[in-house]
Amino acid sequence: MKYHHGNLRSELIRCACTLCEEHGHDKISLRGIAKEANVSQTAPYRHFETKESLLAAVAAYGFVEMQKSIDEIIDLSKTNKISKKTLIDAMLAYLDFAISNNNIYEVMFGTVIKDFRNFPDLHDAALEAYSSLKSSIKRYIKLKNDQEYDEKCVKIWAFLHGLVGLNKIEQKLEDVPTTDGSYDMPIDALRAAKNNLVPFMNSSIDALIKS
Amino acid sequence: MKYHHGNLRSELIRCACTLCEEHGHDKISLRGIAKEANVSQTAPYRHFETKESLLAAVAAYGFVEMQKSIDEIIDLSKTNKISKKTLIDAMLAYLDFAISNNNIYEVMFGTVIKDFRNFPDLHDAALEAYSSLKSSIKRYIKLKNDQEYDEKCVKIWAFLHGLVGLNKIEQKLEDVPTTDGSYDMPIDALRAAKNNLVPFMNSSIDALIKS
DNA sequence: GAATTAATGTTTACAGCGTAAACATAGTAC
DNA sequence: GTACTATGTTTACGCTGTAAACATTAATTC
Repeated sequence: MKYHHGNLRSELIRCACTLCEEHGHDKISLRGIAKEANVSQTAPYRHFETKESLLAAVAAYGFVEMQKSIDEIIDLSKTNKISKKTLIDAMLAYLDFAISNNNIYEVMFGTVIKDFRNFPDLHDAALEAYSSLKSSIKRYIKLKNDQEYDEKCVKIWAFLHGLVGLNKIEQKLEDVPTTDGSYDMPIDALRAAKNNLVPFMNSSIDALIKS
Repeated sequence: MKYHHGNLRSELIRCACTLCEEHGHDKISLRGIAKEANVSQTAPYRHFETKESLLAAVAAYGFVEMQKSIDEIIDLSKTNKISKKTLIDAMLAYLDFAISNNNIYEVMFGTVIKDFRNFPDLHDAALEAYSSLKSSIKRYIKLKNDQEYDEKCVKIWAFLHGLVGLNKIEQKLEDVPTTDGSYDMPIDALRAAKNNLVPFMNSSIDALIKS
């Protein structure tokens, strides 16, 4: 075992991502991450000022990966128009990333990192992810000006982000009979939406873009 | 000072809400709450099994208050139709609650409470809040069946919840020149939406209900 | 190439945390 | 009044983030 690890910084990020996705950001410790990377419990401090800044790296990784999964669908090499199906697929890719990387998504959008301004890499990654979302709208429909693209983009982003949040709520309420013995309607409604996600998204996204 | 407090349970919830809203749920400790209530650091354990269960009471309080602020607008004493303006006002009340009680909202919808099933009061409060949201749609527009109301309600709830999330993101990204020296578009777009919230909501909500 | 310095590791230490266990006091039921 | 229960306090434990002092290796300077 070498004294110097050689690539500890990226190894720590990797371990942090793994442990975070497995146990949730609030259940992981710097010490646990250090142990996973086979270094002493204070070794991370040579690469990250605080736990928050390590988690900021996790969040930045998340934004990059999320953007990738959108870009794959809209095919960055081209700039031509995309079909409605492709647009919806890109939005579904967003949801898919958010749900299969639930705990990392939480770090990206939750309260863990208080100010992105302290972490320029994260700041940039977040903006570029937004920019991918916007590109996909730009290539789907012709609008008056950039401001209008931003408005639609914010609407759609909010909708997507909200769906992710409700999906989490659904899991917390799941399958409990209410006090009167019947089952809960919001759960059924959320489940119905998930089971028919494509038409659900189709109508919503289109409505928001044209609103 | 009496040995027995008399009403410690509700006092703890009150202190927890205050401290939570002031500092954020991840910055408050059971010990701090106990100190705020002028009791020993383990006194809360006579009323709450864990810190999580005290925070569950905070969340339940949040859902009740949120519902109240919606109900005030749609006037529970009546069951007649409401105007579009009233509907939008109810949605704005949701946003207003979420933003002025940001940290409590975080407890309600974040990862702090892992399973609502363990806290029946919270579970019920959450469902009743949803039910208020749904009532407001029911009284605004006539739809085919209950399932359809649920579908629209989920769409609108997601949209509102998403806006709250983006509002938080905006605060984290605020006013940073990007690497090329220009300012960030999503921020401007989010700010524009906030500055013209009524028309922004008007178009979005209507589009979602009719989608 | 030897000496110095910077980078990156380890060990030790500390205060704050959630909470378990043992004990103290006050209110309630008989 | 005596026993019991509810509700408080004190003490203690292991875990946490992180500061400080020290060790080892890599890079830089002469």
